[in-house]
Parts: sequence; C-alpha cells; structure tokens
Amino acid sequence: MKEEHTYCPVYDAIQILQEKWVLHIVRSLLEGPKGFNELGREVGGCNPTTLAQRLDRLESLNLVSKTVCSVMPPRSSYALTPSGEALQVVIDAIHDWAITHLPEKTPVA
Amino acid sequence: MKEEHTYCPVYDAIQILQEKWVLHIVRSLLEGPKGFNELGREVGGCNPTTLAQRLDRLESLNLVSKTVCSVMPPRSSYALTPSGEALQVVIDAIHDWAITHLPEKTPVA
DNA sequence: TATAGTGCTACAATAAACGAAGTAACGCTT
DNA sequence: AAGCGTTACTTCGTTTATTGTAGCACTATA
Repeated sequence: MKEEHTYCPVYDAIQILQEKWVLHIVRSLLEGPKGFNELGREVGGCNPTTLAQRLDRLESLNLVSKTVCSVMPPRSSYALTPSGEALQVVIDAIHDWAITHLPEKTPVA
Repeated sequence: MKEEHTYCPVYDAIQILQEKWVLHIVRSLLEGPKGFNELGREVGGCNPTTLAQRLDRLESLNLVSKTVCSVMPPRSSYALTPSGEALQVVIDAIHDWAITHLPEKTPVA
C-alpha cells in the first residue's frame, strides 16, 4: 500500500475500528467477558472464521485479552484490556449519535 | 432468520459506520465539502467504485448531500448534512482514544 | 444414553473491494 | 493550437474478504 500519508493515529484507529464486526465485538465485550460462541452470537451471527481472526488481531493490538480456562473441554474467555475498555467513549458517542439521528424504524402502520 | 434481534439504534449505527471507508469519508468531509476524486485521495486511495457506492449509501441515509455544480465538465461537491456533521462527536471520541491508547509504533499491517 | 453445548479450524462458495481503462469537456502549459 | 492533466464517475476482470457448513474431542444436562 502507498504510505504517502504522514502518520496519523486517528487514521490508524479508524483502520482498526472499521473492520467488520470489530465495533460490535467491542460493544459486546464492554458488557463483560464472553466466550467465543457467546460472543459470536451476541455480535449478530459473525461466522467463526472471521471472529477468530478479528479476536487474534484485537489481541495482538492489545485491546482484547484471551484467557483459556480449560483446554478440554474447551472453555475460554475474551475480555477487554484497559485500552480496549477505553473505547467505551467511542461506543458512547455512537450511542448518542444513534439515538438522536437514527430515529427511523419500520414504518408503523 | 438472523433478525430476531430487537431493534437497536446503536447496532444500526455500527452497521453503517463499520463499512469500509465510511469513517474516513466522514472524517474528511468534516473538514469541509469535497469533490469526488479529492475525497478519494484524502481518504487514502479508496477506489472509485467503492467510493461511489459508499457515497450513494450515505446520501440515501441522509448523512451526505451531493451537489452537482456542473455536469459537463464534471464537477460536483459532497458535504455532510446536519446528521452527518453530528458524527463529529464520534470522530472526536476516536481521536481522543487514538492519541492516548494508540502508540506511534502501532504495527498496522 | 442421547442431545446440546464448548472453542475453534478447514474447506469451498459467495460477496466485496480492487486496479486499470475509458468517457466528454474544460483549463493550463507549451 | 495541440497536448496533458483534471473533473466524476462507470464498466470490466481479478484479487481479497467473508460466509456457511461440517467436524473435532469432550462434558454437562436431560
């Protein structure tokens, strides 16, 4: 990719947050730690391949931490790191914007 | 089948904002109205097919308004609507998060 | 004992994004 | 005045991303 852009943290942040499911994942984890399948369900049906990749990425970015509670039977837990939890402000901003500027729903008869 | 989720404006907002380039487009337009190619460049090299589709979508969502200044020679201008400008709070939140939680060494692949 | 749940991965199929080229008319340089 | 660059996009074919389904080894529940 062409890197003519000077380094910009906001640009990088957007690159991370715009990846499909990432904002949903963060929002869900803000409610508390979750398991893999549980997270996939809450997030709206993200398929496991993608979810695994996103979680790997978020973990490498130090936004999410993974805890393996038990290898077999499988049981693990994903939680936000402090940096990840700091995204609460972003989700809050989206929330505020949504409730004031996304009023429409199915047209009630 | 997968829509047994109760209606949630935040979910919908995330669906919009997570689409590739959308946050970049909004951020760029917050600086002021821009033309098509100019926007594509600022946004980091989004290809015209995708950019056109995103702008159509944002326009239909009433977040962006398009003004055709001249059909031939082509010259148009894209600007945020009031609802679009309200996304400033989201970009600000991302900005704040980025500068405090995104180190310069971020290995954005 | 059977069923449903756990966390994932592998695979093939589909959807999305991509780069490049092309269009018609104008402005700027040469 | 010829040529190049720019404007806003569209169309095309290719690469990349996301998807659905099946499957693993195992347990807790029914």
